[in-house]
Amino acid sequence: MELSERKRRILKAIVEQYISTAEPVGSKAIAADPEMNLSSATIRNEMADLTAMGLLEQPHTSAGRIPSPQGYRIYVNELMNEHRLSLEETQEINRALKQKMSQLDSLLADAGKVVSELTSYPAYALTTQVGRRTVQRYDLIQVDGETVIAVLLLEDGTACNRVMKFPGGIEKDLVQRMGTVFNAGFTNLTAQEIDSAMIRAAERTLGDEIGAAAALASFTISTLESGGSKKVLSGVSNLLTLPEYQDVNKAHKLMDFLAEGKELEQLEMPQGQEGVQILIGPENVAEELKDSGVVLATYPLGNNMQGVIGVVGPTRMDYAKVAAYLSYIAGGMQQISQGTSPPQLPELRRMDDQDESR
Amino acid sequence: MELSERKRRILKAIVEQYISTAEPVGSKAIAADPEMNLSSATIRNEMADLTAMGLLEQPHTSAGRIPSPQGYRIYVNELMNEHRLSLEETQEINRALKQKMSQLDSLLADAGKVVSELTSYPAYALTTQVGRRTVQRYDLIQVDGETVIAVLLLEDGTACNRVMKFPGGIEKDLVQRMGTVFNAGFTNLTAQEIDSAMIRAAERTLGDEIGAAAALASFTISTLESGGSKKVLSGVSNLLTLPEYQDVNKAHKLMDFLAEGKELEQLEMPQGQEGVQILIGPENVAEELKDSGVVLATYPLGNNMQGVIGVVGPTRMDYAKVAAYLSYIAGGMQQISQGTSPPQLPELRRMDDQDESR
DNA sequence: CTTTAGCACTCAGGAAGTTAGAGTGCTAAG
DNA sequence: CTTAGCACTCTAACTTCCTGAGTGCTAAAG
Repeated sequence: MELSERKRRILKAIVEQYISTAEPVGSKAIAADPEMNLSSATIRNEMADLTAMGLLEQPHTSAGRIPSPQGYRIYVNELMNEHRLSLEETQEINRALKQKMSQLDSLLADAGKVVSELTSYPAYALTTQVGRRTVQRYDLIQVDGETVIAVLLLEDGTACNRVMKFPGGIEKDLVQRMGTVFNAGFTNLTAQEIDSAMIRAAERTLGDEIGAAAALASFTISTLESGGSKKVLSGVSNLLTLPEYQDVNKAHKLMDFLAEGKELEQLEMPQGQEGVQILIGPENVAEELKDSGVVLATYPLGNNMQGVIGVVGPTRMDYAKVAAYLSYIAGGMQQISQGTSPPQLPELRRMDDQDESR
Repeated sequence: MELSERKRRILKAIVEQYISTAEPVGSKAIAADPEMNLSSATIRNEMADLTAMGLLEQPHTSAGRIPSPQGYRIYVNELMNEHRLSLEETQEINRALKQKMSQLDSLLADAGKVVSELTSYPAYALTTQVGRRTVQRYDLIQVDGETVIAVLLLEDGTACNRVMKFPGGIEKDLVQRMGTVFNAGFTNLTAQEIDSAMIRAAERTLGDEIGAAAALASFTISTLESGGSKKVLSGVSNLLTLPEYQDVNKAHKLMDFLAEGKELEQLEMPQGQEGVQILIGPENVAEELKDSGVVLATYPLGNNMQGVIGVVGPTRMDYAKVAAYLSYIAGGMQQISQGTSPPQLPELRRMDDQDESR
């Protein structure tokens, strides 16, 4: 069946009403809208059609309708008007971000917090690495007879360090030669490419009896493997205010899943694409999210890295608004991460607010 | 009124039963215990006394009794037998810890996770700094014409680094002299002791026109200020399994409070003391914790730092067990943080388990 | 003087029954 | 094609009732 213009208008109205009330919506409520010059009976007929088409669902016979995941999908793809951030909104975001963002380290955590505060949904932020992760250069600083600080400059421009102690003492000469050997042999390699044969070879070359080379190699591998990727989750407790999670069990399951952090890895999957992604209900891979909605934005972050920032909420979520927030903040993050330290958050695509879809 | 031996035994039995069932306990249940050679009527009389003394409470007339906070306090101080970790328990902890603990960085997070998993209560872990935090030594690594990595070795033996970019280029000579100046003038100072006059003086001495000294100084200050102190919270969602938090609102409030992290700062307060602290209900400073129980353990951590690891749960909490876990793990943390890298967790004070207070 | 059995009383919480109202689908008229 | 009207359905909320756990008191027994 074709989706007539009228059906589309009705579907849109239903979705929006349901988004704001979380209650099944009936024909009367829609007919009450002055925009909709139709009687409830007509609407009822249309609603019956929409239900037959699988875009609406009926919890039970004598209840109103709620949108099915497909219904949401159509809404998101075709019906939803983009939520334009109002001046107040951009200002609020800017204020919140500026206040918090001091350094790139805590950027993620802060962004997540801001998002979850603004949307009142749990938010997560993470970085993933897109390309190879390798050491570009080793520097070994000898602090005293027993202590060496290893500094690894990675390909993406970040540096990692580790203080290594050698209780039996370590010779200056060994440290120096080790630097040479590692810079020659262990740079531009991924963690997988470093194998134990190489390490043993280095040990032999160095005449290393105290495991210094092994320690350095293991530090290298763990650094490369751990991948600068970080995860942050905030605002999970917001779930408890939502009517759909009044059931403690449901809430518990979802929270556990989120805290576990596994989904984060799954959620970064729609890779390559940039911009905002919306995943509705069963569109999610993870079982636990099958009746939740996820909105996420990805953005390029420095070298080889990609940032993801996302929001998890009930299927009934104000996708338009959340998507707008996310894309705005993702844009800001990108700029901050590329620019120099002082965060100058621009007034990105701010517009006058015309329709307030709350 | 004196607390007779019999009253003490009854109080103990009530607390323990309540701990495990979360239901008010009646006289019959206590009388059923073969250890207790008394009829329910006698117990009732004693219970009436204990209630009069403020050690028990009655939710309503026809319900059993639950311990009041004072009742718990007496239990914890005088009646509770120390929970000795069984061989299985220590082994389980050791396994969990060993598996996770790779580096001191993630030590906190992992310890918190382990604790919350073992106890099924939310756990937090944090470090606070006790004494001065200063830089012991600066090393500047020049990577290329524009890039310098600054490595700060702190007094507590940890190192921090930052990659600094100078788009206009920076001279080798300046980098070298800057190292000298900073090592001479900026070591052994706390963040407060570094003031802008010093920085300007350094800039003059160096003839620094590109803000290199300022950048390094600001990195220093932020490093010192941020204080290695970190906070980690895990297992909050465990709350939702507990009968006392079936009420979504209660759970929400507490979770919010915990996520906020403010209490962490308050909870570290019983400073100076080491070992395990137990805070019952109203004994907590924070309003939100007035009907929760908190068990926390502090331990010295490297130089100038103190670690705190704690558990938050309902007032009815198995204090004996939780305290045992915490003190064991705190001991382990201390050892790991002092020892060298490979975590060799000893079988600390392991004993045969005689009484299983679950 | 302490312990215990017995008994009347209280009260929360669950089960069953009832009601109100929101919403539907269908039919027939405009 | 739209709409008014109506009979029907079904949930959610509110009663009411009942059960059982637990108490406090009294009086008898040790």
